[in-house]
Amino acid sequence: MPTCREEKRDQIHRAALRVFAQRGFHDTTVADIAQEAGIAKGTVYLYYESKDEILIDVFRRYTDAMLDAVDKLLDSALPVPEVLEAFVALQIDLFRKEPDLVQVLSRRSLQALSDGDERMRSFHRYLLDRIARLLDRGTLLNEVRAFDPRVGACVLLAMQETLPLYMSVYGAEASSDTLARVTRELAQFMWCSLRKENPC
Amino acid sequence: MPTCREEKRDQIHRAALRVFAQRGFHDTTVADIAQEAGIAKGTVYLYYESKDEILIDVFRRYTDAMLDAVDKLLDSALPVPEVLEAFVALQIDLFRKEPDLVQVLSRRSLQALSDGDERMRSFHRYLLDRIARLLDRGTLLNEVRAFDPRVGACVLLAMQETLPLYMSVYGAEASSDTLARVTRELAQFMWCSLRKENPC
DNA sequence: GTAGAATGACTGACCGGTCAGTCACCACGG
DNA sequence: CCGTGGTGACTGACCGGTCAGTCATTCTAC
Repeated sequence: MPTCREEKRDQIHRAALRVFAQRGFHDTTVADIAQEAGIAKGTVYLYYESKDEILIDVFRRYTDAMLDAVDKLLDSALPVPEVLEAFVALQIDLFRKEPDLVQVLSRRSLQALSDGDERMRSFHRYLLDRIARLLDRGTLLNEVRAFDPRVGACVLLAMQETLPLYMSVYGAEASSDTLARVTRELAQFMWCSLRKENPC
Repeated sequence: MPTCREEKRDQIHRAALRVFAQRGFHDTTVADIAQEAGIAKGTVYLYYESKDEILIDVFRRYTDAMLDAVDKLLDSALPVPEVLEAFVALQIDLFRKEPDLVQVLSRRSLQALSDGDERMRSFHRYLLDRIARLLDRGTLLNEVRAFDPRVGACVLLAMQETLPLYMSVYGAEASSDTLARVTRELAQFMWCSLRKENPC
């Protein structure tokens, strides 16, 4: 069983995700991560430069995967309402499949953004820009009413980033049914405001 | 000039707000706060129990003021579209008047929420609930189309809490003109989706 | 046998919180 | 008007705990 370097990093990465989600980044010690991964503290440093680098790796994997998915989605020629629903579903699905990751992100990603983290900054800038261009395209194709597409982009992204938190405030259980319903409702809410036929 | 206890707490509070906004809570030492306030480190502890208590005080003053304003607004019998615009304007005005406070909140309030801070939790629950009831009232009065009011409440609150961050991503200058325009656009965006006449 | 991986005891920087000491100010008696 | 003693707000050196990161030693696979 030759565990190569990448596999070992992954093992540490997954352990870190679990304890970060439970205790938060700051209240987690490197010893906690090592214990969760079933290795010694020193071993962590054979695969990661520092504790910070582990968190940065969490961000990197997330932003890479999300950018991939978003690009694939927005490059498709689907009509706007379907893109909206699929976009909202991206985060909701992540919430279902990787609750620990979403938990860490909701604690840290907006903080990293306001701390001036350049990766998070450009990630957000890129997403906002791509969504705005989608809405712009919709306007040109006469599917979407004329308005500032950046406002729409903000609303959409804001929902993605805060939804899991608000659901926990409501105490809503994260069942597949609930999540599917919320996804539909949200996409419909957006589309209701955007559609050309709207008499606003 | 007899600086009473409350004035001195206020002096420390304002100094803390400035350095928290600049460096973030965790990267600020009590010595930093003391220096900014022009006093010695020990003096801080004559007026506050702990460093944490200073941050809690920041939260408390904000939530108290915001709940007051929201209650006043929602208890008024204004029509829904006007309430929406005034609601969005609450945070935008705060952003203009107290940029340091908004900076600290955008770094910490969602994190505190997901850390399980009970004050933040009940603050959000109360806001979401009041907004949802407003939308419900609108539905009953036949101003607002029928839909899940909780989804609308989430969208509205999400905007309030993330807007300053996204504006900084856009690199938008926080001029009164820009802020007023964004407020209008957002309220219109919400209302476009909510109004009864919408053919959704 | 040995090379590279893994270990975990150790180090030292850091920082929240403490407390013995200072001193500006005031009251009061001479 | 001055000297003396009392007061308490304020100070900052210091303490103790924590924890990221190091490295001499041990293990293991070949």
